[in-house]
Amino acid sequence: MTLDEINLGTCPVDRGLMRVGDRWSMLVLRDIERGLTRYEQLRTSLGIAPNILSRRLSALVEAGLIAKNRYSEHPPRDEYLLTDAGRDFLPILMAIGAWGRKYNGAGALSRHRDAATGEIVRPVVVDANTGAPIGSRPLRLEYPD
Amino acid sequence: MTLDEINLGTCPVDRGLMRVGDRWSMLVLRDIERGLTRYEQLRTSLGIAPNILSRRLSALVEAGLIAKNRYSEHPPRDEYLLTDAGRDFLPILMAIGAWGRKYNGAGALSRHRDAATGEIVRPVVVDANTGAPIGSRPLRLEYPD
DNA sequence: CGGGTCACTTGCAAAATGATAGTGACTGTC
DNA sequence: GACAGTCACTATCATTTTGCAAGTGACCCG
Repeated sequence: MTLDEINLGTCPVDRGLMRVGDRWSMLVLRDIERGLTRYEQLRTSLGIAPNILSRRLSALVEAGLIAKNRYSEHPPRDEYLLTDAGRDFLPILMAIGAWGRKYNGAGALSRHRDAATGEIVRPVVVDANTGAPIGSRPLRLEYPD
Repeated sequence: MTLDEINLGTCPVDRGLMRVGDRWSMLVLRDIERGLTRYEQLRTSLGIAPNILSRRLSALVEAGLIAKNRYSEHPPRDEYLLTDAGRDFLPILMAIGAWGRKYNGAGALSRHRDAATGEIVRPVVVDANTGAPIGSRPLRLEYPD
């Protein structure tokens, strides 16, 4: 019985947070995206305690967001790579980043630029059906039967 | 010196998580959006311990995502309302919800429907410049000087 | 053989979380 | 007007999680 089989609520937000709902996990994902895929790279970049990093990494593996990949046998060396689920989470981090920039963005911050257009990326959450930003149209919350 | 004046990194994601980076905070925001604005409503809906809820609520007030509003003097009754910053965070919760539905969505889940079209909302994070989903175009990460 | 790197684990202290009980301001009811 | 009941908490204490520091094992390089 994994942690998911118990207490399955009906709220998809809760379901998501169940898998990544803490700060370190998200920062690990962000760093892996930046190319920091090895334990030592993550540890020094984040300034996280080694035991905590170990636990977060195994939790993320268990949750299916990253996979541990041995790329060298001698010496034994592993890297952590994003799975499809992990890559799918990255846009959310971008959205959180945009929010953080807006509401807690004093000083100079890093940012993403579109490689083709050169423009600074402005992440927004929209409804794929209408293309309208979430929050710009009234919604109705629906519960399952 | 608030918690923000120290350890200001250059990453906007970190800046965002600094303010909301835990499960309860996000679930509180979700519930307030659903109209559960009072202490007792939140406590029973979330099944959270009262001391924890108190602390989360004051942290969210301090972080500027919600505001405490006294709507009755006799008896003294307060409600917690979303600020602009808090409302701006809701689309992120929708995106997390969409992710949670996709990767941890066994069973029946609640969902949002567009009030006008009646269609089920499908939140996606796009670049406002191009309209393209984040992840569909190569990006370049840029650091401040 | 000795030092150095990498990827951790172990042991213990400190902090956060959670369960339970209690408190103060009321309100409404006999 | 005493008494149960609701609301919005606080206080106390156990449990859990986090974090620091030190250590370990596999290996590589001189």
